[in-house]
Amino acid sequence: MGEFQIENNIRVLRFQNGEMTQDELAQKAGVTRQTINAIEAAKYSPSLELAFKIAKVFDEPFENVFQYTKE
Amino acid sequence: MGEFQIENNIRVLRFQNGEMTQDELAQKAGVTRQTINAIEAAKYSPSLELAFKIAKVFDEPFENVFQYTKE
DNA sequence: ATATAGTGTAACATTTATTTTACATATCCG
DNA sequence: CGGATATGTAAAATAAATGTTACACTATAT
Repeated sequence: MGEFQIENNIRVLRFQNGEMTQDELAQKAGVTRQTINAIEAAKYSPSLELAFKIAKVFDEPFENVFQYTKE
Repeated sequence: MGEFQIENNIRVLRFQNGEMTQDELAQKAGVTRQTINAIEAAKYSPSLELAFKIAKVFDEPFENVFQYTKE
């Protein structure tokens, strides 16, 4: 069925960017820390807009933060 | 306020890919044609998963289909 | 020891995306 | 003309993302 899944590198990117906390990232992206927590934990994936905002916080190309990978 | 906005090139890409209809794209992406119509008309933006699926239908890099642009 | 920061999680409410059904219009072809 | 195809749109329902509030756990610092 769902042979592709969405993955992200948020956790790694947070630490690569001055050990940014979930709350800092949340504030910079304009959401709550629970939302960042849930996305990191892959409980669900962000909206397209939030995904773009997160990539922008890290100043990274979109596909460097989110990937749509097989299995 | 929202100084950035999400844009997409779905309409152009449909025609560049054999004049694919909204319904064809919808079926290949696993959604209804009304969803594709709404996204093309920018009534709302797709979920991250659907955005990835659409880029995959066109075999295009993600940022070639969706952009987060200023103004 | 206790206070603080960072994190995981959960229930409930609200907002947004998507489906379903349905109707309207325009074009193209017989 | 009449039928088929592609598109725009809308209301109501469901699903998914996000907010709010709250509690628990760990580590670290005072």
